[in-house]
Amino acid sequence: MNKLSEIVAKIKQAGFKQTKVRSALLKSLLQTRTPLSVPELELNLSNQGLKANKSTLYREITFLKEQGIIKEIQLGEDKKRFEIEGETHHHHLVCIKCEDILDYELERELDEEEQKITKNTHFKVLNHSLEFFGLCKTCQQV
Amino acid sequence: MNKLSEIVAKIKQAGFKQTKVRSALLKSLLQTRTPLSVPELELNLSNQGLKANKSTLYREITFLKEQGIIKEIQLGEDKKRFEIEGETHHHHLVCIKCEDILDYELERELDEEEQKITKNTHFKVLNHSLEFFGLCKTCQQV
DNA sequence: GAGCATAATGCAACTTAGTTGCATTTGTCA
DNA sequence: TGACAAATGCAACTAAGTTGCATTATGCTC
Repeated sequence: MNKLSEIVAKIKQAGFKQTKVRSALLKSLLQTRTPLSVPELELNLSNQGLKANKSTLYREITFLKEQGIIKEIQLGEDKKRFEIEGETHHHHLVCIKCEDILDYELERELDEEEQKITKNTHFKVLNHSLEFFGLCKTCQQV
Repeated sequence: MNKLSEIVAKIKQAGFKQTKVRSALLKSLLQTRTPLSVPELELNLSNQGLKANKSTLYREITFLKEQGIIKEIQLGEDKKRFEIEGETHHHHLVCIKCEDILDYELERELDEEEQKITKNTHFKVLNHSLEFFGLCKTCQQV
């Protein structure tokens, strides 16, 4: 009844297979507190003794995105990060010193602003990315 | 009295030189309507007959960032874009179809939200990135 | 205008993220 | 258990971005 088995069930229902790499990636992404990049995921699996080829990893990530299971985020780095697509919409607080990443739910989401944009410019907003950069509690003290 | 000469003056005042590449980059960035990537800038200069080495371009971009003359933005692509650092803070509306990029100033900026973040989590926000993705006026009609 | 210090440049070799075609292997279901 | 499609590995590739080092250009002073 855990999340992993639910996701795997969904994947099978859609006609796709359960594989070692797929399960291991999902496990990593379910356990982590911060979004992970492909190189990080590769290292994770490798530490568990599962050496997966990087083409496989990138193809798998593409697949999981297509299935709506994971979400891609960009934090101003040279690589992308991925996290499990949750029920609730959240943003990230990125510490520019220790590089830790925290989740944050806005008290007021941006729907109102998006409606204003459409009204003002006729641009139809489908989604947005909003990330905050600064210093986490710990790094402020030094 | 134009912007370019003001910027060049500022650079000279700081003890740096006026060079062909530097001027051409600034000209490109001042004239464009959308933020530009390094490969795009390279092409721009090349079209004007100025073949600059890419190390030079990347170093120059780094320099202009350090001087606070340009600003780096990430639009979920595999490369970064740059724009002249203006007086007013704005965001971008990115069309997912034609890839056009429009500037947009929020009616209400996010300062209030940032204060709430600090109150709620003790994370000190220094800046943020907010971009909207969707369909521009033209691309909605097709 | 010549000389000088240092900023700027070019070059080549490199790193890292990400992609692609193709042959082989593995998972699932009948 | 066999068949078929999905998944994988491999190797070769692209594209953005970086680095050390030798050379060149700029701007200042005399």
